[in-house]
Amino acid sequence: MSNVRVRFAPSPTGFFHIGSARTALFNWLYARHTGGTFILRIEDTDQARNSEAFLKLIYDSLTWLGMDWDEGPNPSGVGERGSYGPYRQSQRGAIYQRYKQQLLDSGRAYEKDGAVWFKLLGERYKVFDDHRKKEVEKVKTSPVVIDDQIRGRVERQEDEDFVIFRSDGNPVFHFVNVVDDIEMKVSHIIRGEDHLSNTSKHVRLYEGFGVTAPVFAHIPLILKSPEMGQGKMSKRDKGALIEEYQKRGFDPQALVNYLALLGWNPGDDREKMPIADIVKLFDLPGINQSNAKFDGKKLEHVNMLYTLQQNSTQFASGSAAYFKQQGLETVLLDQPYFNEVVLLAQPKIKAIGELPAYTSYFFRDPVIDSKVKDKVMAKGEPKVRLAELIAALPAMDFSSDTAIEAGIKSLAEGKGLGFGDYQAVARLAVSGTNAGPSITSMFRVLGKDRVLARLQKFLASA
RNA sequence: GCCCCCAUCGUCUAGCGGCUAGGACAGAUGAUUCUCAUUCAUCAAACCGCGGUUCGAUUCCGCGUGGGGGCACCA
Repeated sequence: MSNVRVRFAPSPTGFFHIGSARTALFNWLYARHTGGTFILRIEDTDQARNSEAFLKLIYDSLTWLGMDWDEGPNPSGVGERGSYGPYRQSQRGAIYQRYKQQLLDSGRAYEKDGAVWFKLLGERYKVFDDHRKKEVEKVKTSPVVIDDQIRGRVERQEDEDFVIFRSDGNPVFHFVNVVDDIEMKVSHIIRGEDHLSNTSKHVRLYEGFGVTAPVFAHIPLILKSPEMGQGKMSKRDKGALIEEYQKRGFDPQALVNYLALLGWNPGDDREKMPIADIVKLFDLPGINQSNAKFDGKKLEHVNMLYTLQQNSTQFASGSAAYFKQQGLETVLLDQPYFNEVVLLAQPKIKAIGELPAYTSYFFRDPVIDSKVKDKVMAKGEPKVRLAELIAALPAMDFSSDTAIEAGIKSLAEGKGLGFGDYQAVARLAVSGTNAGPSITSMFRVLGKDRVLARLQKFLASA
């Protein structure tokens, strides 16, 4: 195992979204690529906004996406693993106190207005800040130089003392973040670019503790797609929540694959890649510097590729799990029938979540789409064709697709017509719509009795 | 307002001084198919602007513009 230690440090204050997942993923990939350690640390210091439900969501989402962590709370939420715990900040109060005291003792921190401030070294002067509309004390300091693995050399001036413990006694983010990273021996900090400006504070804190700062790598942000508007993607945007893709029956591997490609690429034209290949090729220097806009269409496409690739056993069991999750377990009563149905749909859909709607007429009477009906009934003599089909059906061989096809074809030829003359209206009568699997396999799976009944019912009401 | 980051088709991107600027998604057209979807062809689509550096800039530098982020006793 290498010395690389990276961490993902979410706050359980909201839904788990795409941006967080991507940050987690890059950390996870780097850990797995280097044979290092992936740490999950929960930043739950914000008592007011924390919730156990959101905490569970973090564990579940990471697990669903296949990102396992080496240290941190157990996925069950009970107990934890790793020797640098506790891994929840709410339980690390004593450590923060110790580090605060160290700073106080060394003169690098002081109390003012009931809060504890970190003290910058340098000449002090006062200036009016017209953004905050008040006079502030500034400090002349040498610029902080950050040697970022992705951004290169970044220089930033840190010129104001800042609070590390609020007057309510709670430590602030910058402080706990640095302390934990020191304590947990984090070697590389891979996080969103929105933290780049904060990094100068963090570097000063490392210096204050007399510790060498870890390697920084600030990854580009995920922005809204043009249709969604401007700015970075937030939990409120459509498609931003991991949960949504679970609900839509996406393959987590597809989501991970797509996310990996947002800001990184293997260096060639490959896009659909097994996770093992991504792990092998992933590295910090390969990460892009510019922000990427989220494209739900491309994600769907990638997911379709993964859906297509699943073998029938995988697809059927994945589908069954999905129906169960959606509270539609009644369709599973006849398992062999269910399997036949979903396998018919597999090559037609982009995500398993489309199945319930796409296959509904296999499990109950079809709902006739009136628009489609108007179109179909306007062409040729559909009612006559239907009647002919009903008459011919009882004698037809339903044992295979080819047998059914032959049956309909011979009927058509007998009347001097084509297969297509029966197809549209039969499809409408049986499924209620104009899109779906081939009419022959639809007939075969439904069975002759059901098909006949539906054709008759439709003709009677047409 | 101040500070930081970024800039190739609508989108994700390849390119790391000399290319007909490549691929993918989305879009258009055609073929295939019993419908739909797939698949397969074909098409359309980009180097933000201006100055430098150089024999030569998409590529290096500066400025401008544009986009993004940060400036709290939030995380």
